[in-house]
Amino acid sequence: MELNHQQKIAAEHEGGHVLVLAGAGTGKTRTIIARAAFLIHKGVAPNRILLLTFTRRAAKEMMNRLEQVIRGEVSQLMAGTFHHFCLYAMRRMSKQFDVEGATIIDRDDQIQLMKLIRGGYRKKGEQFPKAAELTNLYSYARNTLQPIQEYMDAYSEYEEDITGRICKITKDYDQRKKLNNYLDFDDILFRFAKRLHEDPSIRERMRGLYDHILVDEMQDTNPLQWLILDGLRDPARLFCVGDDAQSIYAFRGADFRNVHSFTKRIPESVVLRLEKNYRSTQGILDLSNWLLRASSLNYNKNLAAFRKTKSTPKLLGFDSDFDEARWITEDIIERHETGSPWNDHMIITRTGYGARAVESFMVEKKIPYRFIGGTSLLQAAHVKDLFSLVRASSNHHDELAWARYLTLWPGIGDVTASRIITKMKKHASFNDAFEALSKSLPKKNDLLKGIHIVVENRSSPEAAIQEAARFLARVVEQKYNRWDLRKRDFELLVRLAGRHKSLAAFLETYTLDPISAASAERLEDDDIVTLTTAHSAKGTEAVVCYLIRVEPGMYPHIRSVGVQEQEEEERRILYVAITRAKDELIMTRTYRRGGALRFLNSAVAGYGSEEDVYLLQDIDKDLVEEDIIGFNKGGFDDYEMIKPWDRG
DNA sequence: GAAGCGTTATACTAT
DNA sequence: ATAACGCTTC
Repeated sequence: MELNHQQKIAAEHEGGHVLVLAGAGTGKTRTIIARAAFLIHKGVAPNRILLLTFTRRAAKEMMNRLEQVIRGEVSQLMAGTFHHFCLYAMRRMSKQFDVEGATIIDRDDQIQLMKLIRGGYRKKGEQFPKAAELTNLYSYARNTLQPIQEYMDAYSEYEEDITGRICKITKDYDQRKKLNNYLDFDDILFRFAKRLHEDPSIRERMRGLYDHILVDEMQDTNPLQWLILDGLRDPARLFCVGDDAQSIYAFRGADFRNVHSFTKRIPESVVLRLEKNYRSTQGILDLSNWLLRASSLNYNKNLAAFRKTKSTPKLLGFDSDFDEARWITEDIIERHETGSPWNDHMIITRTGYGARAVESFMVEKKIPYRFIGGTSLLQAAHVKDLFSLVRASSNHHDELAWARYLTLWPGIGDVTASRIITKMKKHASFNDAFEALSKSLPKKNDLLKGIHIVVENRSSPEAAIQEAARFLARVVEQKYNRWDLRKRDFELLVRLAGRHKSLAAFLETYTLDPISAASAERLEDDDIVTLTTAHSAKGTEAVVCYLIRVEPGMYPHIRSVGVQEQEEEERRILYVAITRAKDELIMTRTYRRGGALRFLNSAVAGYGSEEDVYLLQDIDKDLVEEDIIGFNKGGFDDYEMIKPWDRG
């Protein structure tokens, strides 16, 4: 594997803990892979190496590349996200970690559970934080290791009375999770970290598992994750790679002290740098450098291109997102017809919502694509219906699953469902609970048949999903319009289930690693266009990148406006997006205010100032080629003139 | 009292 | 598209 001097020094470092500061496109992934290969060649057994990545997609990709480099078996090397690793480790010692039979719940389930509890604390007609907001607050506090009370006192603007109730709600929430044997995403990290630090025998055992821990995207790790790394190191050596200019997960508690204070926390560590950019042309990097220089923070970054070609980024204006989407899809088709593979193109969006127009044009023009980020297949209502049946069939303590499944049936609402669940909870065995259920039902009901069908087929995930889907289709098809479209998702799930050994494994895999409908359909198809959020684009690259909706209200996103640290994070998000491009960077924007921008001037709570803030407002004119395409030409200067459009 | 329907509000990023 | 909420019906 070919490495430059700096990469080689990092990959072959022989001392203790290392932090590698690597700018965008400087071969971060390459260096981590080279590090793993170096260690293995040196005689370190693959199962003594732990590789922690930000997504499982990244882990999979790195493992594939590593396999090619060392031309040998690397499956013994543990690679995955912090969540996967912690869950895997806890399952291996499930008694000690008390995770036997636990159900992993995703964010939607968390919110659902929170909603049940919230009802008991909200006074009628009162403005009270929504379940999603409560979940966010609690999750943030846990990931940053703050007691919820302290966090609320320090940062929230809620009144004392509300704060107090929020704290009580989180206690109830914890208790409710325990009753249901649920583990939410935060529990996975939290429980592991807690036991790791509290129980010396567990700590010794865990520390004995690995000699080397490689960590990707270090700038986006949070205090809780640091606690985990800190508990696992010595004798294991940390090899952490990151870039503070690409820190874009502060909302999830990411703490760049994990990068900035690395040597302070581990005095015997060294910091190495990767500085040569191999990905992009100098024109793209000039824009990136400008963006960071325009900040009040000192990022101390100046990316220099290894490549000699220079291409100037474009900034194209459109009348509406509709025109923007049409132009982009036509441009991609034209490039494809003249020999570029679909693969070469990536479309990057700030929000899932902002990509709607593009997505519909992709479908209409039949461009093969996958959407990474955004709403996943599992969040679709009908898929949740199906999963609730499957979950309910395997665990009578799964309150959320039972509540959803029971209320699918006519005559059963929240209250009745809740009553039935309480009755079932009293029984230890599934059969007794099932007996109690049959007695609780007002009359003979097909409801029980659904449970039977899954139980009978549970040894084969494929058959179980197939039969469950067939059964459920009759129950819910009236509930949804365009059922034929939704039904296709069921067929997809049957195929996916066939790849797993057990129903539980199937469910868990897609809970921890949500899969979007568009990407799932294209599992075997490699030459496709990638449509992705800026967040999910991190760590990837493409020959031609289209950044859509690069306009006020999106960069920075409207909800960040007015909070300096958040606006600064938006700069980094744009930085990440821009630096994905290899040869060509095409930024597009719209001038019509629609979608999220409709709220720009409204006084909706939680939204920032009315002033327009725009990261490219004062851009050097020679950094980009600007053009206006579309029926009503406008530019930065006559932006004010466009405003009356809003009202139209 | 509970179920279910119709209307209105909301829409960022994610393991 | 879906969640949240209030209102009507059983």
